[in-house]
Amino acid sequence: MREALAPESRPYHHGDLSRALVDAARRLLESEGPSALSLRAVAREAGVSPAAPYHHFKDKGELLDAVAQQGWDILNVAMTAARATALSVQDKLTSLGVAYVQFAREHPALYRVMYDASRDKADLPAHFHADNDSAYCQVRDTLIEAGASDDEVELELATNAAWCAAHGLAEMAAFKQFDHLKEKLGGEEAFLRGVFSHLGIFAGTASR
Amino acid sequence: MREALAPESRPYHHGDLSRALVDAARRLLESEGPSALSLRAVAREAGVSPAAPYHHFKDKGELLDAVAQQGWDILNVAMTAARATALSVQDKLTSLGVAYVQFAREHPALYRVMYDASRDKADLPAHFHADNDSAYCQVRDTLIEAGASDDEVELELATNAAWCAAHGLAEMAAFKQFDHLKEKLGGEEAFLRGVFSHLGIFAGTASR
DNA sequence: TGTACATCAGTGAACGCGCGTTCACTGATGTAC
DNA sequence: TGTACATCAGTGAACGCGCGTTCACTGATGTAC
Repeated sequence: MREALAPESRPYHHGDLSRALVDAARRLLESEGPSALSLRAVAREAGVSPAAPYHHFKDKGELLDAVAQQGWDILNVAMTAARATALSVQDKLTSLGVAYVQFAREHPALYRVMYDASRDKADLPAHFHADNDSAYCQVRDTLIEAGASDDEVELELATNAAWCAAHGLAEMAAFKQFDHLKEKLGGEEAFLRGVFSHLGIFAGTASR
Repeated sequence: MREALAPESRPYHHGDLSRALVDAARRLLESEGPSALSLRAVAREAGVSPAAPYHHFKDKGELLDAVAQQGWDILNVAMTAARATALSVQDKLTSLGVAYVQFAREHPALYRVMYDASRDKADLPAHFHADNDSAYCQVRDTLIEAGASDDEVELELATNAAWCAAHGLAEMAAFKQFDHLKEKLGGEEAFLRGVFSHLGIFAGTASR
């Protein structure tokens, strides 16, 4: 990376600024939070002039989209791992939910960017429902595995119910008011599993 | 209100600027969204100089807190009504959830301010768990009514599970990807009830 | 009842700030002959 | 292999903007005598 080079050895042409900008954005998100994520700050963090990003991204939104996309990639990997590790079919859904929330807890600012990008588009990228590794498809397929209804509408409702519940927990899990519960239950993961146990769909209690 | 007076009849002293500012903020939220909610814009909307609000609020954050508080009041009223209208005990929980989400749908920007204020504090105002009419207590009491576990920790887990799930749905209900489901099911409320039916706790399927 | 005066609740100009974006530019690179 | 030249990917200064907040101020209000 750039930091490893002595200043004078840094070439005029960066080589892979596009990627470096996305990395810089993620670094900023981790250290300063979403409100600090301006185009200028990203350029600064990447060690480049404020105008440089415009050779790689149409505008700020396009850079944010690229950052969000990287977030989804990481999330999908985490969920694949969770699904593979789970012992029973019943456990798979809870583990997927836990993995989702833990991702959001580990990368809260990145998660926020992902959510904002999704909401502003109001329609998720096409591969969400197409890629088999996407978070959506993994939840849906696990529901099928667990014996969910054959009805297509019900299956979609169930998948979205799981997604919405996980999203809500992801956004609220950091609230201080949960601290004493986490303590009583012996840690954050136990707390998450406890919450999911009341949400039917994650506990294998398929309804309807 | 001020608008009703001819400009020259407007007194130098406003009379109730504090309240007028909160009202102006809410008007701005409804019409322009949360990103437009600057202190200057609120003062402008209230027809007052940018410095005037500082006689009533320490800073922008304090004004936002007042706006959020008004939001919680409205939400609590809506949930009380929903609980009173519901036919059966089982229906009460779903109706509470639907009312919560519908509030967020009708006042999306206000809901966002409420959520942001809660998160930044990371601990909710004390009366959340004290006032019997608070959203939290209404959900908890309805869970008791529906025969939830006596165990205090489990009850708290269940209440928070409901809250988190409702929050997730509230934030995601506007996503365009749900449109075809809403259409198939005959409207937004049917969609919401469909989602809740998969979340156990709202469907009267108490687990554990 | 009238008046002096403290206090309250506004004004409007100014502060410094960081933002997204554009512009004319220039140094580096790669290709054609 | 060397050179002319088009193209690419940077620079750095500047644009206009709206922001939160502070300041010295002034008009309106209410109270004490």
